[in-house]
Amino acid sequence: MVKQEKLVEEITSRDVDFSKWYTDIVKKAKLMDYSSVKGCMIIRPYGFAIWENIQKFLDKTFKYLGHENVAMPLLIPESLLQKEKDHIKGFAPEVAWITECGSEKLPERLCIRPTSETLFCSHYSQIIESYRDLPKLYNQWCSVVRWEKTSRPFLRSVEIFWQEGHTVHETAQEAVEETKKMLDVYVNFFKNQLLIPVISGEKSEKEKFSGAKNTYTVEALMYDGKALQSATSHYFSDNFSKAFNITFRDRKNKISYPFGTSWGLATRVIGAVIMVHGDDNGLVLPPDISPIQVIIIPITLKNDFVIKKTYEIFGILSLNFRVKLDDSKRSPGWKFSEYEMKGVPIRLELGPKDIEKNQCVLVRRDNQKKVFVSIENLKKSVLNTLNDIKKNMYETANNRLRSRTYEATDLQNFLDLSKNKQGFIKAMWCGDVACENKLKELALVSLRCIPFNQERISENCVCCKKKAESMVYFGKSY
RNA sequence: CGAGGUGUAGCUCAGUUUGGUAGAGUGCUUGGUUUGGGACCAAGAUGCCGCAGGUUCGAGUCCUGUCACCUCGACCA
Repeated sequence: MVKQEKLVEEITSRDVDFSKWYTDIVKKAKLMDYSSVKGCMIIRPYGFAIWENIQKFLDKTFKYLGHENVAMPLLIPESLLQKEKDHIKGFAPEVAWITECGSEKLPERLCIRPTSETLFCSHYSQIIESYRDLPKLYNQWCSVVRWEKTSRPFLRSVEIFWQEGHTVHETAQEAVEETKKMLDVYVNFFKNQLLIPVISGEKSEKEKFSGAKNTYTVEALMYDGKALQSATSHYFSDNFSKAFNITFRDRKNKISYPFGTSWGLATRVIGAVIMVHGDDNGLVLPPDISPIQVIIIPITLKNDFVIKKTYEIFGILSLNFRVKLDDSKRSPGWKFSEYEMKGVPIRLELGPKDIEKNQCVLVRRDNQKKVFVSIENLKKSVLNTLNDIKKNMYETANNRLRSRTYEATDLQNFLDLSKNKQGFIKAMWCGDVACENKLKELALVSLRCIPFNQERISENCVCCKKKAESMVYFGKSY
């Protein structure tokens, strides 16, 4: 792709200062604004519309797979939160507590949910009696609070908007299958809707969720070469069942503990979309989640025939796509820049000269290519172009992931790569947390995941040279 | 939570060294001319100089504290 001319002055180039570029984008595209509470953000209509499209797609998938939506309380009594020891230990430092009401001290302090395992489990212990009640497949769309010390728009905030699924099953095998199935839902969603290639696999013991037996993750690579943990799915075995005394009569009339899972995806993925697809002109949105798929810009508002024709086209396209017609009193050039900044996949320019020839100008956001298309075949042209855009966006992101994934076979090699290259480093690992810690200290990278797709790079651990257990991905993370 | 940086008009920032009437560009409003890559002219509105104390005849400017945001670490999704 040819180097694009920078059209909008206000956006910092992403190669000059990626962090500044990112904050410019989220503000200029009107995705969010800062609020009066530290670490909490206001998601503005355009940003929330993206989230709503994400929600629509995932919610449909969850329901198709048999999950039901519920609403759990915002508050958790301290006694409840403390039932699972590893769980509370992991979350304690960032839990927000409510200790009084008016001027009265509460008899027991309540925390604002940092995640809802304890609430779901406590409820499950009430409603599950028999194997006939299983599985229970619940999900909720809500927000949780974790008192993060530093925050960044969409990537890390005190209040997190997300979806959390919580399920319990009769057998361990079923629960393991659920955990992996839901991770697959995320993987496919990233690939097909967000157009982001990911590395999926298991978290190390050190990085896993507090209270889980296994944590599976979806790791994506951002434009600057940093990794973003983008969704997780946890297998709990019977840890939470035992802690919360969830029991059921099994098929042999014995009292048993069921097996649990949880899985979640947050508005953080909007940050991933920005950092994977965006460019120096602003956002570039995947067509499936873009609030506007086609923006129609009339070149003049003076010609009645052109206006009439433009509205006609708007009406026809609206039946199949999310279309907006901008007939505001701005110059066409201003509108071009505005919708580029907002990442709208397709722009249609309609001027007197085009209408005369029964055609219009179609411009793709992903590669800025302009073509003339006939108005008769417009619907088909738009559909084909959206599909091409999807293919191209995924390929671009995938090529970057491939070209920025490096292999290290010995420690020196590993340290050189971590120092000089931005991206994932694949290496063999013995499985010992000591090596994981040592690499973090020396190379400032963390173990992102143990991928399902294993390769044999060498026989020995990159760090201690003992026999290697698996190939893993390292990276600098957000 | 550690190190550094920044808070002045909606936004980007000058003014702080040397205390003395609150500034520019852009945006906003109104009217007109324009419209194929952020158009032009004219008129207008917009400020607890982050917040709280202190020094001073007088503080955007000096001192103390505090809060928020940004960057880099630590922690986490």
